[in-house]
Amino acid sequence: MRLHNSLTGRVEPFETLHENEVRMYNCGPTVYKRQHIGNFRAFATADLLRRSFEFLGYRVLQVMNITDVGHLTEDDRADASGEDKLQREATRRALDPWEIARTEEQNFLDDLRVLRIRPAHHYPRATEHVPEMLEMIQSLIDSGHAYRAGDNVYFDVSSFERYGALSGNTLAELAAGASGRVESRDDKRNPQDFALWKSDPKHIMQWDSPFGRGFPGWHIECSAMSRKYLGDTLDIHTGGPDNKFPHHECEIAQSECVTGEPFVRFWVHSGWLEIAGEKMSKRAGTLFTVPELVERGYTGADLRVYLLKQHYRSPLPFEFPLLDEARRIRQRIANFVEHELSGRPAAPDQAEISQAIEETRNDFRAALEDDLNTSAALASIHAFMNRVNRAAPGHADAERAGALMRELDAVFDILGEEEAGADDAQIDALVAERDTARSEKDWERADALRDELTQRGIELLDSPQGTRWRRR
RNA sequence: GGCGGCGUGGCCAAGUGGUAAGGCAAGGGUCUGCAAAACCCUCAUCGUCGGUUCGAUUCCGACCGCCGCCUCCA
Repeated sequence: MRLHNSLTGRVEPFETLHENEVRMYNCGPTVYKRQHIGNFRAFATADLLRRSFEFLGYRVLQVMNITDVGHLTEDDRADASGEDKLQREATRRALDPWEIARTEEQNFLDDLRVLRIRPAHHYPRATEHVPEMLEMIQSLIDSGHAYRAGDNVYFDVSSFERYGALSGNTLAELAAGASGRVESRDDKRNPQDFALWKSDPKHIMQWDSPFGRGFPGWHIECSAMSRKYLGDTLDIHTGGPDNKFPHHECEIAQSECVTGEPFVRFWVHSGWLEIAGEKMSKRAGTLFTVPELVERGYTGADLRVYLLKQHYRSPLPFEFPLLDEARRIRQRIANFVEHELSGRPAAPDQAEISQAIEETRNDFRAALEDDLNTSAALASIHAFMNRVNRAAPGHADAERAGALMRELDAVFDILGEEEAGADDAQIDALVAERDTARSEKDWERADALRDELTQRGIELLDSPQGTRWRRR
């Protein structure tokens, strides 16, 4: 496997730290609001990594955090009243923040299921790991990397030489570049110092600590939880492009100052999902949630094709025609496996099929090993379908072709039964009626029935083996 | 101002120093009662201008355009 590493900005050979096991941490959702399709691009990328490694024969230990404490919204302001997202939303909705967090966490897991994103092995909640965070904070204070300022605790960025290594920023440049934008604070030694612990009596979610009653800063949860579940050094840490700075930069500083070990070997950041050239965000109000897209008629598999069709690091335009295109692609693949390959007559095996299977498996694998080149992987599937269709395989060859498709589907995961509808039996009856009409060459009646079915969103596929139908 | 990314056919999108995968759409065929599906055929010289090179879309420079991070954000 060759993988792009944000730390070096290059594609590098990937090797696991532990024998054949990939330990991967994914920055997860902040559960104060329903995640939108843009958020899921990062999670789909994490899932792609997981599936690709497993396809290639590795074991993967995957951990994704659930941020249920919210982050400071005004981290750099002079007072400690930085409003918490969860709290703000709770106030707005007049609900208990814990209740919102649990509800949205469940919504998130539901959406993952729709998108067929495999569950991580652990979903640690920030609120359940405050002791681990406090332990790290204390350690940072003890080693001089953090300092107390009243009831707040800040990380001293000047104490970590390599701060900025991931994002390419340097403290000097940050100071210069941020002039006028990042206010200096009385209780911070350096404007770039970030909070490890904040105290605020008005804050709903708070915990006792040696530094005062308060809540953890934005970055510490990932350092604490990744260490707990995966160890001091992770093989891979993923996140959206916006996590790179400051979040991941800060994680590196905290973790490495505590453990003295390299924190992450490969940083993997996905590209943006963009609407009309702009990044999609909750703030802009241009988001679509998974349920909204399902409501518009796209299946989870359709959305998977859309998300995985192009390289994970490229910007991905969000446009409905592209979702439609993804659906067409998914339909073609499903049609191939479920229709083209079924009911084939007996015939001698063809060397062409054997060759196509072997070459496709190799091409597909090679594409994934090349920094997760899903475009090339998908192209190998298209090429395979074309070769097989052209060869008009017999029964045994068709079986083997179908087996390969299912084998490769371990990565894309877009095959599978269409969900049964309540009116399946009724449709079957109409289809049978039309077949009868056709056998009697009553074309008028046959076409009328097809029109009726079309109106109900049913597409018919006649063949010598009989008539099949599917929902569009 | 600092850091970073992008610009490939109607649309989406891989990719490489030696004349550009794939998909969607479109047009023309084959097949079909008609369709659908499938198959066949057609459809680009890679933002602009320079440079390096025998040769650049691929390397370097400049420019134009677009976007992101630097503040919560996948």
